[in-house]
Amino acid sequence: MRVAQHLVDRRREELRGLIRRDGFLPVAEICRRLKVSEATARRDLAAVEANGHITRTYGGALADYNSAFASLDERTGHAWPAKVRIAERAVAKIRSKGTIFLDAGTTIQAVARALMHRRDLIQLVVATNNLAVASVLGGAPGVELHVVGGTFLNRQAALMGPRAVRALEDWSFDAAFLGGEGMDDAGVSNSHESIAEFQRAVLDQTADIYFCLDASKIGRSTPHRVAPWRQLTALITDATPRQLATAGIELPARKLLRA
Amino acid sequence: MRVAQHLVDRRREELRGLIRRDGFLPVAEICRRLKVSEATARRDLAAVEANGHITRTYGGALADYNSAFASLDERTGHAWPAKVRIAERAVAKIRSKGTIFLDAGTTIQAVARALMHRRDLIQLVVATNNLAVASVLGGAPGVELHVVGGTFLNRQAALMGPRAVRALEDWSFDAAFLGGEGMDDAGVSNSHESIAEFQRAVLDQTADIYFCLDASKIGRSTPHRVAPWRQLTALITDATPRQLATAGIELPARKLLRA
DNA sequence: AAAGATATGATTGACCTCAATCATATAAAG
DNA sequence: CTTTATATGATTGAGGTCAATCATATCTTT
Repeated sequence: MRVAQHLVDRRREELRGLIRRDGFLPVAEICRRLKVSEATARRDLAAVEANGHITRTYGGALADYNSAFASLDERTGHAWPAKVRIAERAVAKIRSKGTIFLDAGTTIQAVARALMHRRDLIQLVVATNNLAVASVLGGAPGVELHVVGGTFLNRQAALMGPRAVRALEDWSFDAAFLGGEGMDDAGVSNSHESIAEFQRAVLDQTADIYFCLDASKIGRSTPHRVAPWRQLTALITDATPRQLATAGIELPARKLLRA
Repeated sequence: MRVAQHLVDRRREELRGLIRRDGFLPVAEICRRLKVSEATARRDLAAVEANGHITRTYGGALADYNSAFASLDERTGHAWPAKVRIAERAVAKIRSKGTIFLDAGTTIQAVARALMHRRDLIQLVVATNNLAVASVLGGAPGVELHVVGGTFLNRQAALMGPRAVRALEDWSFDAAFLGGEGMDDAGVSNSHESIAEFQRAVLDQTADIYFCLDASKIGRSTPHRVAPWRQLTALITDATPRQLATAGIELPARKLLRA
């Protein structure tokens, strides 16, 4: 018995909410709560999964936590192996003690994950505005974690805005690891002004500035400029110098860390 | 073939790390990564689960995200039904627009979950220092979410410390919903000074102060005082007036919301 | 109003998961 | 060194999960 489209959509929207609230929902529970058969529950699950935001598992579905915890999503996502290699290169630049900043973005989340593998951390202070990074690093041995507060941006699961910028004022970082959505001859850029503005504020407080971008970002043009190439300490990327050159990006060897 | 105890412990420690990093790990993946049989993987899973920090699901195991996302844990945890009723009572006090603060603690996480059910929110600004609350509420329709930054406390998955207190200075809340670890005749108290101090700072910025504590907190004595009874707008609890009286807690009717 | 499209629930068979049991090899205890 | 305890992997049977198929009812389109 067919049912009206808007009802279907609403039910699936509700399913997304349920999964999101509970973190994990077994299929049987979905049937009970949505009052549908197992078959429909699975179909809904497939539909919601296709739209992103959840990942199915055997027996149910997991919330991707609006990408606050996009771990599964990420690992299967775009250029993940490259991001992991970039992350390893980045982590090698982190000393066992000191103060660093980790930005938002999946590449930087990979850095946080890689940082978990380090066993030699003594007293590393890590500040971040990224809730995914915070969740990964929370409770990591040898790490004192700080979260820079601000307005929550759902898309990035990160904190931004004027309060975030202001909160940066009493920080001073030995190193910062930043992501970006595009890079061209002029430097790194992002699609949202609030992100770019926040990143610029980070730069003001940081000694060593590392941008971590995979090759897919080459030549991608996004409106809000973060920093010109001369301002950063190094670019960590899987892209070859030749690939970079095609987009007019020419960096001295000491400013290019190949992953 | 038996294997040395310290190796077993180490492997299980590693398993906990793997699950923690990945959020979810299927049994087959555990076998592959730990190079053990399925039987051993399940045994390890059971052992790690017994020590907390993960919850098993059909087909694998979920990280509890160091309680940043203790959703499953909570729901099966202590006094959860009471917390849900308290949360519903609390949410009824929240208007469809305005600015509120949500504290750390499982009871307040229940408030956040209950808030998700509200469909009438227009422009509600929610500030919190609790990452679990942030994850639940992130992207909720009609909610503008802010996170008050600070030092990450693993046990509570919350942000505290001097930076958090300072970040509160430019806020002003219509209402705040706070938890606590104990209540007696003198008022509400907490076990950690940093938490109590932060909560006192919240009180300074808040018009209507609601404490949400279930009956198990009655008479429990914890060292760091947060606020005397006269300072709060109302106590939301499942405890009966008689129960409260046994601990010397006497509140006027308008200050007691029974859940 | 008629025809077509499709959402639903039931059924089925293949596959997977899980707990229990058991033999065995090796660590730990004496 | 001998004995005991136990961690491991293989096996097995019960039950759960899933995708595919199909008939049916009802929404949508013309």
